[in-house]
Amino acid sequence: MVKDVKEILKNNSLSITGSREKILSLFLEQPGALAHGDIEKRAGEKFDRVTVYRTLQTFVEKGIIHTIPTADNSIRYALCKDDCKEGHHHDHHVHFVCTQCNTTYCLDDVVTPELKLPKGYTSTHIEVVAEGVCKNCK
Amino acid sequence: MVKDVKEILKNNSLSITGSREKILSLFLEQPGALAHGDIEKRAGEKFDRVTVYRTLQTFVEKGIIHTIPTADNSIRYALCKDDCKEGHHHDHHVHFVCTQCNTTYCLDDVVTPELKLPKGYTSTHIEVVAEGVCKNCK
DNA sequence: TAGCAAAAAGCAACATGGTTGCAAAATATT
DNA sequence: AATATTTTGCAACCATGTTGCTTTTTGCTA
Repeated sequence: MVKDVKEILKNNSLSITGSREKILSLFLEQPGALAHGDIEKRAGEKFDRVTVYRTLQTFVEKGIIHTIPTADNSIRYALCKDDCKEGHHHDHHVHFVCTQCNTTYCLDDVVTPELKLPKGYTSTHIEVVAEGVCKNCK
Repeated sequence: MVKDVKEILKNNSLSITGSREKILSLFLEQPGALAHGDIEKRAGEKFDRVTVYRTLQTFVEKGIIHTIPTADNSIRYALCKDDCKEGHHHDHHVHFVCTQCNTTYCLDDVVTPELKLPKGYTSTHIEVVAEGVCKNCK
């Protein structure tokens, strides 16, 4: 059921290392988004902080994961869908933060709406974050 | 032209102090949003970091300013419109970050759009941040 | 307007999140 | 199997933000 971690790494021409396998599988194992802190905790104290930072950075660059801005000022990361290529993301979906369980979801099916901006403003990217109660907590 | 700073503080039952006057006038003097760092710089090295943090916190609590989440993980603050009351904000407008000059604007006239969320999800608040080029930089 | 209680400012110390440089270890390549 | 290249881990560092406590300032009242 779990997509082969090694395969994903190879496809992105990344060398296969323990930390990359472990961190990537953390993302595959669960539905929501992960913050840096979550990863350090769930990985079981195994990796250096720096390694986690660098691994996440690498994954973002390769388009394996994408970042989600949240109001509480902590960057979260989530898996990208298959149509994300290196350096060019297509995460035009809405993100949802549950105020109960504090989980962040990618609502892949909810597309970011069009906006009528004032004269003179041109937008290249629109980020939408909805806050509320998720289906598991209601 | 500049609204009386002392008046605003009084209306919110805040004591009138040097730092509050100074910081509040910084917001009134310019159109965009300010991050904590901006304030420390523009105030001319006069205030302690802690004072700035606490002043901003107080202003947020009183509904004088509101926070804007941004992708680069730094909280920005902007003036609230008049209909914001203590503990109850009405900042249901879109925010805009210019990638050229890095200014954050409140687009007060652009209302956050409605969203159709998946079954089971209930949202209490929707945050929209548009990224692009502003009218001064195009 | 002097005096006093309450609030705010300033300072030190700490916590967290994140980065950089470098040496040691692991990976990929022939 | 041996070497060149990556990646890791460590130490040190920086930025951002918080907490506790003392000193100063403010607002109020006599």
